[in-house]
Amino acid sequence: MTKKTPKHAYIKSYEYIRDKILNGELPRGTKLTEERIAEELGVSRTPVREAIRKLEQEGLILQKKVVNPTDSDLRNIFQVRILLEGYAARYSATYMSEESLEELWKCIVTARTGTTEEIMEANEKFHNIIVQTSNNPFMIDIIDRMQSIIYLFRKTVVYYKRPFLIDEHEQIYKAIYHHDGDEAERLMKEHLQKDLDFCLHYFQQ
Amino acid sequence: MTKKTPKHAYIKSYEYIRDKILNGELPRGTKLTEERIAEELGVSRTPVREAIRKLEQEGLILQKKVVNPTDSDLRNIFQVRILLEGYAARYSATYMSEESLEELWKCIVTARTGTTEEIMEANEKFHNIIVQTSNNPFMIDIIDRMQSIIYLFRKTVVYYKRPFLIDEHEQIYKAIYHHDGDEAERLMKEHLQKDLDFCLHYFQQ
DNA sequence: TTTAATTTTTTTGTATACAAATTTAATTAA
DNA sequence: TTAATTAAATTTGTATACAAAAAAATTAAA
Repeated sequence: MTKKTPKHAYIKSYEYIRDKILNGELPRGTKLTEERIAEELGVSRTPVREAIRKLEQEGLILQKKVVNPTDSDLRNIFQVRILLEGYAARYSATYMSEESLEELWKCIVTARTGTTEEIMEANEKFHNIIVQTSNNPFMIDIIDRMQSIIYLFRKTVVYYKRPFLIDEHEQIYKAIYHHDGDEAERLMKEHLQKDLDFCLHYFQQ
Repeated sequence: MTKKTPKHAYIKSYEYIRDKILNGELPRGTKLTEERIAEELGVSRTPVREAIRKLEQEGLILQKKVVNPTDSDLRNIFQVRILLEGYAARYSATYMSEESLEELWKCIVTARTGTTEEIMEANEKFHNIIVQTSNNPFMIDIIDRMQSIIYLFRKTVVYYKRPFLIDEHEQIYKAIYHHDGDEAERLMKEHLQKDLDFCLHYFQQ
């Protein structure tokens, strides 16, 4: 019965635009105008403007247009992700709690048996648990900001069923389980590099 | 005839607030109100509001208040900086141009002989050249966003004359000069770690 | 035809108004 | 006194209006 109505118009606008970009309804390169979106949402331009600014900061909108990342952009974004998540994986090997470890394992099980939508979620959660374990809100925030763009790639990886995706997750899990930080970092970096290579292959649509 | 508005009001507002925070005129913890700043600047609330949002994204303002970072915040921010600049240093050892290398050396010379203000600049430039060499706009952007906060610390390091600051720069320079990526990364990480330790010591104001 | 200059339309940036929410101050009850 | 309530004030979020700037369409000149 409780409908999750965002309290503020600018949050509503933000989520509306973001979701339209992420699910492809607003194709890359589309020019956004405050007026039109405001009309669609039945709000004024003021909150829409704020939402667009936020999306610009997140890199999903560039000069009023939906981003259209080049291969080089993808490589650059992943380079950062590899550094940060690699560190988080190493850190996790020492500091991850029992509960998180169990959660991590559940992600692997779900990803093996679930629907595409469940795999998407499990995949996201797997990485999230590790990132959260870094216990560095500043780092978490940076990765959060990348999340929207990362989502665009995760979709590719899951939808086109990249081979060994879950096997790699399992290997990472084991390294963390055995408190082997070096190995966890190495495997995570390798894993993300493969994601990147796979995406680059499929990204010339 | 051109108007007396060379810039946009929201840019003017952004720079005004940022500078006031960075030079200490707005002490940490100060609550900012859109109205007052708008009045001070002789503009309306609309552009001020936009500026504050941007500063919030950059981490200089948190919940309408000037940030007041804790020790733990400093550690977290530096952890990210160490990762990214460490990578950039390693990369620089292979890819830095002759011109940049010369510029880098100039920074060291200036820092040895210059005024405090010149040392500040040379210090900033030294790190900037290395970051730019990473040739990753995405990474550069993240470090840029941290720049305002980093500035707060750089001031501490230079003002209180942290020992061996420039010697460490010289060591890093040499490692890059000799294309020793491993060493460049190691030294850069060590260098930033010392900056952090020093700041933590002086930061109980 | 293309190119340049012009007008028209759209879109943005800013100011302003006002209600809702929040904070602060004042008042009352314990 | 302190705690709880209420009233006043400040501050925020949003809508709206309008001028400046940018983009698109039109016309004139090559």
